[in-house]
Amino acid sequence: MNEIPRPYNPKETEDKWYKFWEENNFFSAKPKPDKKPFCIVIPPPNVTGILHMGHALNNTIQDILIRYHRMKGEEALWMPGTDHAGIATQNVVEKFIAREGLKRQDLGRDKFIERVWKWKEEYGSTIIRQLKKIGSSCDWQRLRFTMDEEYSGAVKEVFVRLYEKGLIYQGNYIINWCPRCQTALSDEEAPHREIQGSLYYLRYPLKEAEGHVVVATTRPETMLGDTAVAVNPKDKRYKNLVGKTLILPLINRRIKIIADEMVDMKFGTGAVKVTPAHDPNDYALGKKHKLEFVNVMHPDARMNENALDYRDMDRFEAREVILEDLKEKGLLEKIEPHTLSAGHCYRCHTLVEPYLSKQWFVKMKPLAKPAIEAVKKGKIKFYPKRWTKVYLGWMENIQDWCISRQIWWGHRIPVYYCRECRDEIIVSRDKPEKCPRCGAPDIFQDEDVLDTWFSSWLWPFATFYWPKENQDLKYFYPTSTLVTAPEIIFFWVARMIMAGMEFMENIPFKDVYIHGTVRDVEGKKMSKSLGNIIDPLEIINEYGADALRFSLISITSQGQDVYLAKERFEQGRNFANKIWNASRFVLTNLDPKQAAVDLCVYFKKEDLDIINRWILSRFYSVLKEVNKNLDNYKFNEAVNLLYSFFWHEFCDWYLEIIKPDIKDQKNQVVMYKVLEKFLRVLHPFMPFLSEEIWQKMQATEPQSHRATSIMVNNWPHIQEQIIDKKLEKEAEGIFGIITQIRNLRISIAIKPDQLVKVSCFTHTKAKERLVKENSAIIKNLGKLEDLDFLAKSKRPDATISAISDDVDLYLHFTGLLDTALEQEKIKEKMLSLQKAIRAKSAQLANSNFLERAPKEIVDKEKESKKQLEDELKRLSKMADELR
RNA sequence: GGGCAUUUAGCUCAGUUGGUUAGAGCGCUACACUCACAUUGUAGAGGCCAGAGGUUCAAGUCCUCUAAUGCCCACCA
Repeated sequence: MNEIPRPYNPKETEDKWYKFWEENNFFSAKPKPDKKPFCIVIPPPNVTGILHMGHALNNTIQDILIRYHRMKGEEALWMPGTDHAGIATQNVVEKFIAREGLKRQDLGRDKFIERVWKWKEEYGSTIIRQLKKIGSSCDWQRLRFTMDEEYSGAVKEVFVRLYEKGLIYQGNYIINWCPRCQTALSDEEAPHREIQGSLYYLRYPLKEAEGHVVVATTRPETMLGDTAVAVNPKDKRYKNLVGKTLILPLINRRIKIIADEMVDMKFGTGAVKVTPAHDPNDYALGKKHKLEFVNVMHPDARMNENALDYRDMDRFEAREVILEDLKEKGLLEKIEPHTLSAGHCYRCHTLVEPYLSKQWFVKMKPLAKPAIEAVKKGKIKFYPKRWTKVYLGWMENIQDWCISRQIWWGHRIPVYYCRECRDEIIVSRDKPEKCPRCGAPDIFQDEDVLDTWFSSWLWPFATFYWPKENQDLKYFYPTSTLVTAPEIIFFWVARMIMAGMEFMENIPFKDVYIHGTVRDVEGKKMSKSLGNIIDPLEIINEYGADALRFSLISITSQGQDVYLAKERFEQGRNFANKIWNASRFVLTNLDPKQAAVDLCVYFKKEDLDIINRWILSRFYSVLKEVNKNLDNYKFNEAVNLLYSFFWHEFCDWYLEIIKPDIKDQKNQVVMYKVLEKFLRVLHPFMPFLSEEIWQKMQATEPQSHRATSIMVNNWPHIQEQIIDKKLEKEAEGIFGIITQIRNLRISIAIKPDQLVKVSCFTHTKAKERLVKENSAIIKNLGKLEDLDFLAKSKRPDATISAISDDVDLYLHFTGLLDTALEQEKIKEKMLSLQKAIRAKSAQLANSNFLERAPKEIVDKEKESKKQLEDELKRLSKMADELR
């Protein structure tokens, strides 16, 4: 095995094994009645997506779960796919054709859509390739796209069903309008961000009298569309003015002063301009008071013909000019700085305009009800729990969902109109040949497309070709776990639950695991514009995919955000390298004939020495914890356990101890078995490295025993009878002695390779036997020429001392003993012991403690106090003997 | 305005249902490269667990309040 290179080189293994797994179809899952299904649907990345750290974390977690359950013998399906991402993709392709000097309008709708498909064929699988790079074991033969023909069928089906149920309606409402994308957005797509603006105080002159009313606004350009001024009926300042008429400046429209409870007397002047076509509150006022609705903007946020002189100016330009004009007329009273929060397009970050337009909506309250129930009854559980409240809070205040978008790329709304009957709406899965009403053949389809999320909310069942009944859907639905980030709880998670309850009459998944957001070291979100991105592919290139996965997972405690610096990946790389080299050591020293025996059958527990029993016990203890942590989505704890077990127990102690006796058959068998089982447990976390080593180990097995791949092997069973906590403690007692000896050596600067002599005194018979039985180990790792056992507790001449539990240690040395220093060392130790003893004495003197604490705790405390006192006594004796 | 989260070693963070003298990684100090691994080993230093009250025999852990930071939600013209 000398040909195994020294540092682990992930580049030589990763692609090789990924190809091997794919070619062997290890990722594919099919309904198997005798097996338990385990299914995750991937949060479909945008087709335009490029893998970032958030994806890397999200998909590593899913892959760990899938590989774990697959090895546990479940039929594990990870359903992959991509999202057509309407606005995002349209934007990307528009930029793409702009290089040819083209606009989408130049091409026309059909040609443009063709270009998007072409773009998708060419570049749309980038993210898929990248997911493979990190090791994702998705069933790629099932790869879905939200615009697949069958999937589109499901979307239409859902629209029609909801319409027929009366849950979809069309109407004129104020919606969030992105002037750049020129489409309506849902409330979720227009997140509020704080902006530094101003509050402008405008004077509106009274018509019939002298004077004016002052209104405050943050968007003065909308005044052109004002059709009233409102005050609170309780407001004494304006009591006499209600019902009077004002002249709207610049436009000279006559507008009434109305009274409404909605007006906050304390804000601004207590008088508010009412612009029903440009503000949701004003819209409500407009409806209530039957006001005129005057739209003053084009869809691109330039002013329209209703803005008279300001026509065709951009909204912000118009604002400046209007303010100038008002100032000139003496109608601008003052300007105050004012911070406000306003919606921004989640795709292009443009300030969104509240805009009156005709859109399609879904009535959400009826859909929300069963979805709320499902979570309240615990059928769906959030991890961490706190997201339950966030979910319920949103669901209980749910607003209707604006689902129409004025873009080209997406699912065209399955609504048709007859040119003859004009406004008659025909909702149909397929285009009707003629108008069902008047029989005219001239039918045209609604121009709008559906919100992207109107297709993604069907993901857990539409990927199984719903509404077609089929075995896959029956077997894998409801899916097991959804793994996602908090940002899309409302967008996606909540809506999937509603869709599942509505169309499948069942929950879409049982668990929702919400992981944190990946941020940079300063806590900022990683983004291209901030230039603080750590590219996962660069990390893979530099450190390897396993290192990427390990490091990401090890710092992701449940649901907390991840603050990431590039250096973190060194830990993963170093760990991979450690495993690699330890395995190299095991394999180069392995005698396959000796190792290839069944541990349980061949050896009784009593046949093994304490060190072998210790490492086996530790392995199964760790396995037990890892299982528990994985079942509770505590990935970091699982992976950190594996790290410290392998590095600090298996390598630092076990391998070092057996090294001199490595050809002994018992050592051979145990080191081989522990490594092999460890690799299996490691596999979900570090799939490539574990496969690479495991395959090398397989090569040493007799042909008949060989298996094809670690990834389709079994998850190790816990051998409860091997776990022995008392034995673990005993073994660790020996390590403690060795550590103390090493400590003594260093304290007087003895060269690492110089042999020394140690005398010890053991305070119990059991300990004496233990130390005697393992004196070879102590001598070897402590670099001793001799370890002798004192008959009496007495410091030999020319020694320095230390205590390890109930063993007193004396290291012999030549030269002059620095008694003062030695005294000092002992004194310090004694002081800290005295402090601890005082605390214990106080506790044990407390009658409340003795009465109320459980007996085992009291006993433990007594025992511990006794031990401390013993140690103190021994130290004090050691100190005396120095004099 | 409402809600959630965070505050533990120089830095980044673990710490499961309260129970011995609070842990890890990185960084730091000293020593060590023929003998699996310097992407390493051995040993070590480093903590009033944000602050103030409270519950309890016992609090980093539970409760209340305060402060700082971050995030989410809301129709503050």
